[in-house]
Amino acid sequence: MADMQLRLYRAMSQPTLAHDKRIERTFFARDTRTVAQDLLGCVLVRLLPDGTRLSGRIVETEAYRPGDAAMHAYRRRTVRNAPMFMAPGTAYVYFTYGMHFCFNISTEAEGVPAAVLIRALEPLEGVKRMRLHRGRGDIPDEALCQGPANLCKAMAIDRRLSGYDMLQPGSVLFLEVGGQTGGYLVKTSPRIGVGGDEVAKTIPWRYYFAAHPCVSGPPALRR
DNA sequence: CGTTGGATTGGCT
DNA sequence: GCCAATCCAACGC
Repeated sequence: MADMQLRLYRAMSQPTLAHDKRIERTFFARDTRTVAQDLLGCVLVRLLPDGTRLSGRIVETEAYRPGDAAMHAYRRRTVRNAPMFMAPGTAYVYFTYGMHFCFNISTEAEGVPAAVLIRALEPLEGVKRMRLHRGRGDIPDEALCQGPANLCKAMAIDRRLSGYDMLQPGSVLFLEVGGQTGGYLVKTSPRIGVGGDEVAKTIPWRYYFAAHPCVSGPPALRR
């Protein structure tokens, strides 16, 4: 059932892959909430050293901004969170819970700490390789890049890519325009798993395709 | 320098 | 629903 839904959506999505249109830096140099919404439907591409191309359509994001207590750079700039201050379009990858990586893209003007967390993708290219990275053969397509840490594992994204300028020539990690939303409605919710204070826990800066099979989180937050 | 807990996940009660 | 896994950044002394 979910498999068929995913297959149908993938068939609808295919034509946009042919555009092969790279997203420019100015796209990221805007209000982080706008960028987080506009990234839905865009395609994240990862080129592996052996030439393998992995890609997936973004279906879930979260915005992190200055003055936001849930934000890693809320207090000050550190070696770890420095990429969030760098040029828009810089990757910020952090290690958490002793075993997981999460992937963000720096937004707004250089010097402003802000980023969009990419939480889930609909796998498009390199599904077999993603399953290999996940380390199990029984993971269904829609779960391969479901959740920020699973996404990083499937797409081979780790701390070596933190601070990486995604718009540099010959980039191995970049974004392409998505074009359509595939008919999915965009919804918002509070961000998942954040601490900080009540404001941070309440503000609706999570964006996702409602009822898309690849979205993560508890069932109520996928609808 | 020691302690605490996290933008998570998956397995078990 | 609860909790362990497993590292390290952040913060307090």
